[in-house]
Amino acid sequence: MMTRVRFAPSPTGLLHVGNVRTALFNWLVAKKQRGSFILRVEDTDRERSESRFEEQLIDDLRWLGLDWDEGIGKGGAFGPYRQTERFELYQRFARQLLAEGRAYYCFCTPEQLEADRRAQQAAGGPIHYSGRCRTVDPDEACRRVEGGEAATIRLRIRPGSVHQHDLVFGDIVVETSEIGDFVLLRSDGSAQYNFACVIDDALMRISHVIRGEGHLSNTPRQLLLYESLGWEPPAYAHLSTILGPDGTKLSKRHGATSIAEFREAGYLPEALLNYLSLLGWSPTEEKGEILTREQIIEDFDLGRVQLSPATFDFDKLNWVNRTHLRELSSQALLSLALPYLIDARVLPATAVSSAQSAWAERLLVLSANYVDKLSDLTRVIPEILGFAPDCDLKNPESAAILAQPTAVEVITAFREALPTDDRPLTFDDYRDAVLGVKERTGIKGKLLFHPIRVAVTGRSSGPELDRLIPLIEEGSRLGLPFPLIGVRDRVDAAIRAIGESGDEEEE
RNA sequence: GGCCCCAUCGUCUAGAGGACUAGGACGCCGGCCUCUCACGCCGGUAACACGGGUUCGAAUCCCGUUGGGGCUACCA
Repeated sequence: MMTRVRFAPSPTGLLHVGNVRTALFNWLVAKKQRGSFILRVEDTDRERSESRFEEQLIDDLRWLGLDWDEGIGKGGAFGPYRQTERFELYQRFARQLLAEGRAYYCFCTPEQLEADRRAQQAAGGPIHYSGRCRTVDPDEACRRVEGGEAATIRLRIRPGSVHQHDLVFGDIVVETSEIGDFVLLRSDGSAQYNFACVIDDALMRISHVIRGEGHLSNTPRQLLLYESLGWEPPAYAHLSTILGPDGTKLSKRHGATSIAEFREAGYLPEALLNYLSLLGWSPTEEKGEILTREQIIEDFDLGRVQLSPATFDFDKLNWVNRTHLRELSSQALLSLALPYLIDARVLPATAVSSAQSAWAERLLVLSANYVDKLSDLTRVIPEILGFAPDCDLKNPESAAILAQPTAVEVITAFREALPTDDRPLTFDDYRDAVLGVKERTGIKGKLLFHPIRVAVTGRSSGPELDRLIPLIEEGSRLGLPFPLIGVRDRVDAAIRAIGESGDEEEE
């Protein structure tokens, strides 16, 4: 049998990492079995569903690379794929069940139902529909409905038990006495979730229903529906919930949880997917945990999915992202980082010259080791390139280095050793200057390099100087929006600043 | 309340009765590399929720307790 799986989100909010993990596992099964992945939108809750969420959802899925073979935005032989467009279908099958006596009209008012629940609660047994309208004569019920009386349609639950087999949770048996005659069609004619879901899954020939654990208890209801309809149910696999760091269900208050936020923060889609694949599933050990989509597909197995809920860990996600980031070529990195570079005013918003982009590519190679995600660039790059002698030199680490007895001597000698003409310093210029200082002063190692670093960058730490200095030099002549001053000016400013603060101390 | 599901280092997990002195990864700590930070490499820390069984033998099977989660809607 052809493997057909589906992802069926409700467009009632932004796509969430928990939903994406469900989508991912469906997608993995489809890819692995060379089956079809179907995108269906469950928008029967008209109050909360919005078309902008549907658009965003499609956008997010595309960005993630979770491509679907059939469904919204794609078409297919089993459409429509939006539940609000499938109303007649639900009506038809509800009428069929009604005609067969497997379902019945219910005229109970919300007040009555509420009173029933309260009474059952007090009695201490299961709380569900009392079955009051079960025995209403069908002909009379039809007359009342035709007369305009509001009615829902409920499924008549048979006695006995329901056996469900779950691909991850195993076998579960539930007594139908625990299940009330639930609503199929609401009084406004719209389909209730379980009903729409079953009709759609069956009609769309879904072979495996892979969804969140929250639906585990809905499954017996759906199985009963398949039984009433005389249809063969699909295979089921339920996925445990993703929790926030405090052990409660992951939600907005745990920080970024929507895909849109992760995208904006500069996480790589392949990294996010890789991390999500590790929640509740584990690859065969030898390959490690950093995997490409293809490797995950190859290795994936629903049978090895964890039953207990997993906690979302931003630290590990960051590690996965960092690792994927490092595997990118510098060109790929540049094209992905461009918006962030523009945002940090490192590059102009328009008309980036080829010299500027070649320079930016080298800058990114130096910066990449300092970021977890691309948006970190907007903080890290100004730290690397920025130079404000007045305040930078006063920070404790820099000040400590400048306080070394030989610091001023090294800096002055370094300045004098720099070529006197105006051309940009190259790596060789820098190396020769350092060698010159070393020879003249006899100072080496930390005592030599630290003061130079502080004089050039204002900071006690950062990327290797022999790569940073040529980069600063070239950058300073590129007409960038970022105020990048050349190395000679930096050292001059540093010497001035040291002199002034020295004067102050003498006063 | 009733029913269902879950339970291994702080976190993600390996583990399907003896190969477990419980393995890996993130984090954390330490070392190496190095002008510095970061990267990288090497090492270390740390767990079978609890109580009963079953068995020659239990992380693994059974029961209970505790703790989490879900369903019990004219939400999905």
